[in-house]
Amino acid sequence: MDSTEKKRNFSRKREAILKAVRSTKCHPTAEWVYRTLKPDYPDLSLGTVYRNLAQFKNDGTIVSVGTINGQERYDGNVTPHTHFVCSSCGAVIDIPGRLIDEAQVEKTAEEMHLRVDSWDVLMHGICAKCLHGK
Amino acid sequence: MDSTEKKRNFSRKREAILKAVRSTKCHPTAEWVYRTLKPDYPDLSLGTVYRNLAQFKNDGTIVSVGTINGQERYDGNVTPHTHFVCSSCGAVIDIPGRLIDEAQVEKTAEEMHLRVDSWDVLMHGICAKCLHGK
DNA sequence: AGCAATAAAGATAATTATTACTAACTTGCT
DNA sequence: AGCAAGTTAGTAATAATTATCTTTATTGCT
Repeated sequence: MDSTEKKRNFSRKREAILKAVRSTKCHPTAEWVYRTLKPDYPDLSLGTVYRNLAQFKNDGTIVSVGTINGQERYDGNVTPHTHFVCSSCGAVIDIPGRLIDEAQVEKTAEEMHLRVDSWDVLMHGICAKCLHGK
Repeated sequence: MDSTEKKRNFSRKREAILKAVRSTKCHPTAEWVYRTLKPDYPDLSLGTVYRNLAQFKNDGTIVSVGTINGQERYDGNVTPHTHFVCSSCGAVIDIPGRLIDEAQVEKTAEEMHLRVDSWDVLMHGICAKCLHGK
């Protein structure tokens, strides 16, 4: 039995938050999730969104892309892949594949006595939409 | 002549800020730079540090590692390399090498009609210090 | 050196994302 | 239904960063 495990009750709002994050490829912010759910859950509170996103991130249910333009971006897709951030419009786009030499990561980790749990690749540039006209 | 270029005057404080960032491997925050320089520049203002770091980052003189635990971390080392973030103590450690398949990045960029300007690899885990005893 | 024009800084206020708090409401279990 | 523990709304508090505005420093020119 793991004493660090907390019992967690069902919560309709929490389910909705997870579903919202999983339903989109836009790598949403807490704000986006809040605005998206607000019509269906008029008494939803922004704090609840933050709290649950943090929780999901903590137990690996979702993943964080990092902080882009001052806001944390989440991703419901937890399979390893790469992200591209458009410096112009701020869009975050999925790039298939990991692009990284996993064996070399292992080797480096061992050499430097680090325990590597995860890694992510963030590419910066201009997206197709911003490149071509408006 | 490039009309977008701004004339920039010399500033002793700006030089000190750049020197401070370049002098350390700790990937400092604005706060760190401020506290480090304050003894020698008693009338230094935090706003000045933020302003100049943003400027340096903008023109590529320094680079941002990203936002770690709510604070942006900078790096005076602009040669391509990888970063490791300790989830326990928040330390950011340089990892030599790029670990990434550059050819595949090119290929992906072309396929997806993206212009890739840069990318960075961020590894997460536990550093040697945190792994072994205190 | 003196002086006008412009850039940079200090000090402080304002903004913005996120977190903490507390009282009211759900949920799970008996 | 009734109780204990978890969850939320609403709001206040934090903390990092940015903007503003007045003063000071730097530059280029005479």
